[in-house]
Amino acid sequence: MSSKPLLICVVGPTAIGKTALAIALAQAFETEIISADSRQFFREMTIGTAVPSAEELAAAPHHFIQNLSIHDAYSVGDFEKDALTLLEELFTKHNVAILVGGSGLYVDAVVKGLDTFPEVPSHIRETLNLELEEKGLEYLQQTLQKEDPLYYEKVDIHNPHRVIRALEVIRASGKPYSSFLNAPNAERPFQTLYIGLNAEREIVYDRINRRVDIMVANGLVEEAKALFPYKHLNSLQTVGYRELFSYFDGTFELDTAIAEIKKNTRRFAKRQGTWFRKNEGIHWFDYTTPPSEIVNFIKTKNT
RNA sequence: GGUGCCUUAGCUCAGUUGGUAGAGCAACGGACUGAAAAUCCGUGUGUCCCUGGUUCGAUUCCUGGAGGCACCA
Repeated sequence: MSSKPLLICVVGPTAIGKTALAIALAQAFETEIISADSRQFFREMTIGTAVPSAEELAAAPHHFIQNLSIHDAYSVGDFEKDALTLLEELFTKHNVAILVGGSGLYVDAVVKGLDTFPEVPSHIRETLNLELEEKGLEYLQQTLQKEDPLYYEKVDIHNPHRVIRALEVIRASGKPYSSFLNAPNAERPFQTLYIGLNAEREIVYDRINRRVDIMVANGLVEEAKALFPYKHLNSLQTVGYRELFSYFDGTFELDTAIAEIKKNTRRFAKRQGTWFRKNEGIHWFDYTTPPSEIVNFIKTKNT
């Protein structure tokens, strides 16, 4: 056994069965689960985010599940900090912990770490969004070119989120965004093992389609209806809710909205695949693999 | 049964005065440092319904079929 404790990261596309595997692993290693899912944080959302059921939550201790309100401002940076704090505590009691989630950036934040950026007051981003609306993206691009030519060269210049993020850091700190980048990765007090679950695309898509139908049968429309007044919140820029908001405001028929949810979830799964594919450290398993086999694999890997 | 119109990408359609074709949506590939289930970038994937004929060359023109739609019976 290595001296450092082990963080097992369970990743893969949505609807593949990560929750069930994470619980099996947590039971096998007698430990706890950290969720790295950027939408399961919010307690007002249950059906549409496929939060673990009460039975699943009882089967192993979970963290960062429905611990926030949709009204809270929360970011990857906050998550990195919170998750590391919790891990430190978990590793005083356990040699192993489980990190499970489909949000690649959130997993990477815990495992690899983000650079340290200054706090940005929320009014700065609001101002920048206003400027985007009034003066256009081109104006923001030119501003970035002037204030941080280095980052201007490598940023995806057509992506307003990226441009605004850089500018807000610049305005908050008075320094170029690029001056905060490329700090050496933080040393982690644990080692990491990635377990990926996957299946042929057709199977993933079929599971997604079926799961959306189940969500609707379980009351997704009613859940979304209650959140309609808050549709502008960032936490509600979420597949399964946005499409229903378009039904409530008359843009879509209900059938169309449900079809759109399926389509957008499929696209989401595709993007997850793109993200995880470039991570060469992941050990991939077919979604039908018995958990006991994966447990054995981890034990041989970690001796 | 008669007349007219239609048949081109997965879908809805455009187009070629004859030189094997292009839009939207879908699909597919990719990027990603505090909005990430977000946001952004890239790619045309095709027996031009079939069959003969004319032509150097036919998806395009002509003959004959097939299927669809409309109107008249």
